[in-house]
Amino acid sequence: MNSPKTIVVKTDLSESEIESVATPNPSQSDTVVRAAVGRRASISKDELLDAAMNLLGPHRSVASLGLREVARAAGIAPNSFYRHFRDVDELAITLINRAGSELRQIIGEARQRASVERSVAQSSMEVFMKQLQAEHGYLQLLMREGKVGSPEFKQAVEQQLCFFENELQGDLVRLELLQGNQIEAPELVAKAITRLVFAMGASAMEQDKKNQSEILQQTVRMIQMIIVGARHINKAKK
Amino acid sequence: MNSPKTIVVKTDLSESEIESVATPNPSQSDTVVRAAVGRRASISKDELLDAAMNLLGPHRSVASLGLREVARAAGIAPNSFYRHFRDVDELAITLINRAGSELRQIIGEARQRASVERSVAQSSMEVFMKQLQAEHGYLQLLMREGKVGSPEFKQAVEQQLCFFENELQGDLVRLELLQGNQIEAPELVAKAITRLVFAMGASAMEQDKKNQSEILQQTVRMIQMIIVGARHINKAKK
DNA sequence: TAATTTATTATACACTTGTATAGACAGTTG
DNA sequence: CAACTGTCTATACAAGTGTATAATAAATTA
Repeated sequence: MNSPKTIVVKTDLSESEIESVATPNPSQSDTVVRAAVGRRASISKDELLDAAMNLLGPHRSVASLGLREVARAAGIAPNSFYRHFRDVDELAITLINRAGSELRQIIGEARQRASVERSVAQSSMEVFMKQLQAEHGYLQLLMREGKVGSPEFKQAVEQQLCFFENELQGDLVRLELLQGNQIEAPELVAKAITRLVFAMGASAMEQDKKNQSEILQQTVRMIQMIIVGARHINKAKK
Repeated sequence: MNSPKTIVVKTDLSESEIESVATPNPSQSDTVVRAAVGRRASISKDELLDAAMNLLGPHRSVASLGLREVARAAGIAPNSFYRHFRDVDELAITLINRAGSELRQIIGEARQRASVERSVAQSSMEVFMKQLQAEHGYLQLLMREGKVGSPEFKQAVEQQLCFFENELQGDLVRLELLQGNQIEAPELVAKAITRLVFAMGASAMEQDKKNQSEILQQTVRMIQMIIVGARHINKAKK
């Protein structure tokens, strides 16, 4: 262990100064002032994803995340980032996919509990709006990133939306059959509802709760219009 | 052109090297007659806005524009930017509003030419899709910026969407009355159509033309569902 | 125990960004 | 003419960015 401790002229001050301060090592005793050098407890991908998630807000897109910034928030050195993701873009896509799958799971469970007599529109929107106000922000993430960022981002979001559409379509035909109805082009109906709900949800995102519930009711009526329309178009065809 | 050419020690190389090359003495335009005393602006706000517009693409949000970047693209010194806008944010909002008003004008003219026998859905979507493929990119801008950026951005976009909704609502009730129909909650119908069209348009943005026309047809059918649904809900009420 | 591997680190570099300061030029006005 | 005024430019600086390199400490293996 021979570290000759060479004298270095630091011309790049901001790094060690700021970043060692910004790394307030948990469980820090008096004797160990600086446990920053050397290997720390290994950090997992999920911690990195969580750190990135916390940086995002309603006004912050994943496209604007910086590598150093995320690393700083996670309490690791900038370069350690590369051990987990090649890019911030790779992290961003992982984030989008995680948000999508978590959401589908949440909504799926909620839908299973939803009974038959409640309309698809009502129950879907209730779950949706509950998620809108949830603190984890998965839904906000998905609604935000669909229209900006690299093609990969958008494609990732688009795929998650398709998953939603498919599940909704399944519920839709099942419930309509149960009521003895039959709707025209259920895949179109599902797509229209999904897109509409996401669009309305996005514009509800930064309203207060009162306006949000108003938007909720508006959206429910819109969905009813779509479904009623699809039923009648189907009838008219026969 | 007889600058004394004082000798300077340049320690900040990148600036003058790169940026002086990118500053080929902008052509003095006499377009602006601003009554203000002193030197006339050698560059107009509009040129700055155009430069910013050119920097934006389908994958580039106004929120990511940098002051220096825009100035560079416009051929002016970074600091000159401040003479025209306080912020890049101010420029961005100006851009959003300009895009909205230009678009409304274009679509308004097209709608006036649209005859009665063509459905609202069809004619609206045709204009919309034509704009989607237009090179100026106003529509893309509006569709992109609704969900990212500062609250001011979103509000600006939201307002432009409201303008669209109002105009559409006007056309809607007029045409339905002409056909002897009456629809339920025309403001809701207009809102639903607007949001749906923008959402579908956004997802069509980066598809090839074949898929775009497919999305166009899908969207038309969705709009028909909404309108038919609104008619029948209205009838059922009576 | 000693060697090797692996995750993490500090440092450095070249670059960009926003902005502060001061000076240069072109019109307007006295 | 000179003085003033508003616009634009060059330069500089502090801060931030992504990434390359080499060092270091813990974990694993021989």
